[in-house]
Amino acid sequence: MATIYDVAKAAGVSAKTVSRVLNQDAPVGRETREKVEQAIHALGYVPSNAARMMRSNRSGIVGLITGAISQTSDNPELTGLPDLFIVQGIQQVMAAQKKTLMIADTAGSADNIPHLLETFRQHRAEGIIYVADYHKQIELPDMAKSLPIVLANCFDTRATPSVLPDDKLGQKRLVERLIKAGHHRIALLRLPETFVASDLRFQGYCDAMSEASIPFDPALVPSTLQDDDPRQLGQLTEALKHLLNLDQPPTVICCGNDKMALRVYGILRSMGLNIPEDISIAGYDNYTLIAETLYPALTTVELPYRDMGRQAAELILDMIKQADHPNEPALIQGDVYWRSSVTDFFTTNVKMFQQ
Amino acid sequence: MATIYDVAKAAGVSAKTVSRVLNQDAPVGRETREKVEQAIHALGYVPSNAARMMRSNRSGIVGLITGAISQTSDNPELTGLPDLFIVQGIQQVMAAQKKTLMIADTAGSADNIPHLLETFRQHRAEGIIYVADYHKQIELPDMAKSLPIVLANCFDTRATPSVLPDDKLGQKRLVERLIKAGHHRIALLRLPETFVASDLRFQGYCDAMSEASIPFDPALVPSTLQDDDPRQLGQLTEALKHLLNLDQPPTVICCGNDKMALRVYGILRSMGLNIPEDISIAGYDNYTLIAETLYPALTTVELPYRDMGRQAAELILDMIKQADHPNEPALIQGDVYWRSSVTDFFTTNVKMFQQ
DNA sequence: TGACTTAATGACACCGATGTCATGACACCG
DNA sequence: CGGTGTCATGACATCGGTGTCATTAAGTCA
Repeated sequence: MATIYDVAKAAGVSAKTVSRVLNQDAPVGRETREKVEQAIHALGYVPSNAARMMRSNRSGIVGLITGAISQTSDNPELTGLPDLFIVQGIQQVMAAQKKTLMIADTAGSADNIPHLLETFRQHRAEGIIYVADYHKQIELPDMAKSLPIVLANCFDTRATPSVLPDDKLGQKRLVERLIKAGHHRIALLRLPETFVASDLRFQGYCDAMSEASIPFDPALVPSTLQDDDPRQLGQLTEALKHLLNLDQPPTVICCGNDKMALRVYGILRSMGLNIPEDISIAGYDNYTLIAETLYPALTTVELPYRDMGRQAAELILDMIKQADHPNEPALIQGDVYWRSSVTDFFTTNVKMFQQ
Repeated sequence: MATIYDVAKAAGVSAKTVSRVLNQDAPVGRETREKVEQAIHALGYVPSNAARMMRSNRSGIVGLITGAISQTSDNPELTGLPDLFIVQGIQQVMAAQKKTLMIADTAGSADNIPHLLETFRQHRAEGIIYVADYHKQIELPDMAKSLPIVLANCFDTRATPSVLPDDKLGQKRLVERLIKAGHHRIALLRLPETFVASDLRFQGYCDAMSEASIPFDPALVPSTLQDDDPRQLGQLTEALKHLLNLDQPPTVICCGNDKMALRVYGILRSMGLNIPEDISIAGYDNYTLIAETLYPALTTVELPYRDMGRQAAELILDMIKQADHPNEPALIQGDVYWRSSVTDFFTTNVKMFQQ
């Protein structure tokens, strides 16, 4: 592989001049520049990042630790992968800033993290982003503190800068929108309590209801489901039966996520109910593969993963530039996607008047 | 950041001795080794990959180009992302071989590929894997030929080594299994013809039918669908009506992929049909999020993405070691996943006798 | 017109590892 | 006992760039 000296020789100049052409950090004569560029092209010369980095001490590398790529092997139920949109958002920002993103994967076990950090340090990564597969609390090894680090989709007890989805606000907005569409009896099928999002969403639900002066009815919020296992449809079926048998059954059911909504579709239909004529369904995540493909399409709240990725990337770049860092997690808002799985009584009424 | 010289000074030895401790490439006295290890630990020393690489000329880096991470932005319909399992398979092998995987993303545009290749060459990547988001033909820029390269989930006209899913065999096995379960009237809803897999699967279908001496009935294979757009349910609905109105309607419908099956579920149910009592459904991809979550769970054929990733990784490592490379694409088989969306007449009969 | 700036270029040291070679201390063998 | 081999270690050059400084020529300003 050609070196800068080969180029220098071919162009009849010094290596330093070639360097100047490459980096444009000092004026170079027009003719000289052209000779050098020609030589570079002719030799197929590509500068060695290693050599460059050694002298200048800037790697331009940002490390990314994720379980996204391999998460699924031990956790087949959580085969979501949408958290990869976070990676996508990060990638976008890094590409724009000409940074190189080095992605390492935990291969499903947090025990690998120290090793991954070691690798990043060997490559002299300037900062690290840790991406979790869903909103959760984590604890990184001490070793991690020696480098600027940003958490995406997770947080710890040490106030490491983090970027999180605003689950509370998202659920609140959805419920507000449902109320605006004329729904009052709104059921909530919560995620298992082990999920941080479960409680936040419940708070958002309560806030929206109370602000609309609708008294909270515990019968509409069955105890959280224990398991995310697809084969255990029993619990879900029980919960749905309970809701449908109420004196005043709900007109809409908010599901903990789109996947749960997908199952609810199947169960309700096997009970002979039509969506949304007999009952409306809403999800959470805006996992488009499900939400847009379902029939009818699913009303849901976006998990703003791409935005979270972008924010996390910008945050780490800031931290690399100035050792400054925020104390509060950044909460990212997600939009409500209104689709045909929810009846809008208001719109229906308007239509009736128009007819 | 501490250097090898700092360690050497702290341990009272020469830098070279520290190097020997690190690389275990020459005998070091027990006491000396311990002193050095202590110093390394005390200083938090991590060797610089850049310096190491410069001297030894081995980067240990394998580049991975994918559109997986950002594919979706211009192509919202193809929000599949399951091709990331390919990346996962690659990652597994690389981690086991202590190689560093550098992932770069096309950000949805093939125009970025030359730039990505440039970056990889700067980092002196030893080889490159290109991963496509679905089975397709591609054309890489000339520049790519200077490095060992393997294509995963795609192929080109230059016989670049590649790893592909065996779509023909997969569909054939599924149909064979359906026939074994007592189905004779087997419909096939093909993918659009622009997909390479469409034709291969059709061939597999035909092979299985002809080997079972079931004459081919074109009425069971409606013309391929034009568009994958979720909003255009019309075509799909038409095709289904056509099939159901046949004198001898199919007992099972093979869908082009699991996503199509998801829509078919919705449409058939809105027509008042039960799955699998009234009609059986099969998919393709084994996209578990859909296949296992659907109610009833979907019979489908696996796209062996993880295996393909592993194979691609091993292939590129071989090619790095010996400049040798295969001429034929490696075809990877995927298993049939038999779930409750398809009636097994044979099993049913057995049950009837048992009763 | 002399002092000073700016453009254009090169010589050389240096970044932090490792490869090569040299050296000294023993152990072993004939 | 001298020659040979192995162990343990260090000196030094080197990988391929870039930072620093020096140098020359030309242009600018007071």
